Amino acid sequence: MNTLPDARPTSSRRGSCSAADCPSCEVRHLTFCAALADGEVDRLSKIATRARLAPEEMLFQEGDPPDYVFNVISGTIKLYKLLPDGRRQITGFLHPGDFLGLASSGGYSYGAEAATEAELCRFPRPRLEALFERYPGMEKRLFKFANDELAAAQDQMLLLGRKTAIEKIASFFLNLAEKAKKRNLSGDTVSLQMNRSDIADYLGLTIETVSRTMTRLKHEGVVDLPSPREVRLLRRERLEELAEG
Amino acid sequence: MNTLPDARPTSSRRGSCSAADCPSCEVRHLTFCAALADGEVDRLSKIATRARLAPEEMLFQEGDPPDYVFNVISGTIKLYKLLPDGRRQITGFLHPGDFLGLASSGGYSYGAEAATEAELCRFPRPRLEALFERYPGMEKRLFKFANDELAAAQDQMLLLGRKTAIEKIASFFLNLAEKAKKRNLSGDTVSLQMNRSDIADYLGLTIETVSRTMTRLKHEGVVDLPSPREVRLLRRERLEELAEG
DNA sequence: CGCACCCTTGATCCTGCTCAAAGAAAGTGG
DNA sequence: CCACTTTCTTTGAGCAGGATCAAGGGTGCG
Repeated sequence: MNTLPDARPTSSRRGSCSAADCPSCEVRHLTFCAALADGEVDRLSKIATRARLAPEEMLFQEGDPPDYVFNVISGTIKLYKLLPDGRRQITGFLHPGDFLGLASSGGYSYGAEAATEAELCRFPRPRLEALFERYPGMEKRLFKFANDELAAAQDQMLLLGRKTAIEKIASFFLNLAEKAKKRNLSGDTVSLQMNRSDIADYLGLTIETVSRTMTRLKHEGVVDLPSPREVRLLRRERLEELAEG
Repeated sequence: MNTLPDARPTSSRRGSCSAADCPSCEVRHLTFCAALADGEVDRLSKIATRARLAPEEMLFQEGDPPDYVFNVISGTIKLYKLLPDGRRQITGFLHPGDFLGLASSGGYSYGAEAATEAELCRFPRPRLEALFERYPGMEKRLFKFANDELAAAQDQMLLLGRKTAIEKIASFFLNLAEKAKKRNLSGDTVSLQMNRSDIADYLGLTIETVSRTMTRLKHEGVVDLPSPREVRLLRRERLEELAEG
């Protein structure tokens, strides 16, 4: 966790969120992803430190004092909640440009772990909140992000409460493809940044059902599974039918 | 939908959110529930209109243009999402003081209906957003509300994805009791503001399973069900055990 | 090469769903 | 005020989707 250098934003403000292209410059990344103004970026650069995580490494646990807000630079982060007996529900996967640690009064309301190798920017919450006072536009953007999260959470509730296994898997694939497209990646071949156990805990299934259902979609020619971590969408319209019953 | 009179906030700012006590004064209600400052309340009162809904009456559908933000004054509102074949997931119940219609870019991301008779304040979104420019503190409070919603949504995902029927019902009862307590109602006898079908669609169950599971809790002496719409918590600690596996 | 981990596949079980019907409440109109 | 209808809730019987238990196959790494 080193203090960041003061980085100047580059001219372009509309690039993709592919921070992998810019591993040494989280602030430029923020400039891209949160569309911050120059003054805001300068301020942010002064309070940010960096965190690097290996796969499965924990960022924080549910209930930890919510001292930091994070922004994902590269990799995939999983958020989850646990029951006392170990059952787990993954509530979301975060990708470059996403924030975490916003919603927390008293303690983080979920645990966070790296699904893959990951890098993050870390902002001490009190100092970030002080910045909000000066730059209300910043908070506004975080508000928008939180609202998008809420809409996604509502979609996920519909999925968890009312969809069958095949509808869950189909929805999941389509979601991944859409997110990949937003990050300027192919929307037809998506790489799974998580293992079967993570997928199961995200969709409210077991790993066996996930595996069986994926195999079934493959046999029906809807997708191809060239490797366990890759999905090719062969018949998107069919997948869309399946996703919504 | 009549324009509201300009109401002055009363002295106390920490009363309960029991707007039923103040049916003719939504703005005072807002003063209580959102802890707005005087200037803000005056502004709000000028742009607010009122909506009254009968049980099962619809406020808006998913996808409708998100022209208004609402604040619940009295009654219970249910938010839901539908699948094409009619399966429904209720994503939340809103009570006096709660906001709805915040998270919406392009269209409301859920439908909203009255579960009981209900009254709401209605704010035209563009005018509300103009007020946010002048009174950033207002937006901040809505931000906090949205964040609480998000935390609740994550709890609900854990419930929907990983809890058994009896755990779901136990969690539901405890949640209702907690919310009732916050509104200065008894935390031991909770009145169900919704029918079995709503409960089932909220918990990702069928009405039959809801009914059977409630009966089972009654036979085990954990709760009493004096009427279909009332639950008395007899053994709270047992309920808490059941709620978390 | 051998071990560990992840994924797949098979057999069986069980929780919660479906289908069916009756009982309880709550409107509705005479 | 009461008979009738409608809607909501409860209860029962049987079924099935997905879980559990168990074993085997791949793949990567030391």
